[in-house]
Amino acid sequence: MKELDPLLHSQLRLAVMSILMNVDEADFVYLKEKTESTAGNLSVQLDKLVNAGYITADKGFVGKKTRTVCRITEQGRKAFEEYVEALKGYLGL
Amino acid sequence: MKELDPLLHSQLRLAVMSILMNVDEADFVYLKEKTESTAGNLSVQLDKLVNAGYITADKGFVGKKTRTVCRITEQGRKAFEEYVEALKGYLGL
DNA sequence: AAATACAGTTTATATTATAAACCGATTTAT
DNA sequence: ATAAATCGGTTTATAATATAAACTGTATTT
Repeated sequence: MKELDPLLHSQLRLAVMSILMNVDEADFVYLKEKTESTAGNLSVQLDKLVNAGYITADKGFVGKKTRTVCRITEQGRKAFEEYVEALKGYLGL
Repeated sequence: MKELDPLLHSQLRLAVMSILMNVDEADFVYLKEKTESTAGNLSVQLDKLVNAGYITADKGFVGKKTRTVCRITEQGRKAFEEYVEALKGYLGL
């Protein structure tokens, strides 16, 4: 039984990574809506993913509003794929 | 994105459930070896699964040694299957 | 009979997740 | 013009969780 990357083994962070695996980029507001999370929780979990090097979060502007755009990194993609492989061992897939 | 049953979304509890899905019964010592967990941690997590009605843990004797035998319940089996389905939504399977 | 080991349980601690409270800027209402 | 609400977040406090260390009782070995 392989280790499950604790950074990915969290509902919210996994949801974020799952979205970013399939969507070239996604902003904070979109991730918040899709994951149905609170802003605070999302902010904290995004930070952890950024710190792990799994995603990037770039703050910019659209008109006068701030906008944080997230993208998955190559490292993040790899970690996600390894996590899926590890999980399969548990789920019998 | 479906909720992930928090009782199953824990590495050790998931490992235990995974084993019990495939093995008519398993005792404490076996689960401890297979999951490479400490006795204390395993004891706590088994309790939670018992309390949730996902497994049974029956204490008996083999000769003079105590032996705790665990089995998955119908409810546990169903919860596990639902968890797998929910996860698939995240993993893209 | 003292020490060691076995099969766990209880309790204390470290980590994690989560939401509440906050912040600065902008827009809306009065 | 200014007070009040809104947007897009961040920081911080708290609740929940996981984990291991310390303990218990019985049995075996020395």
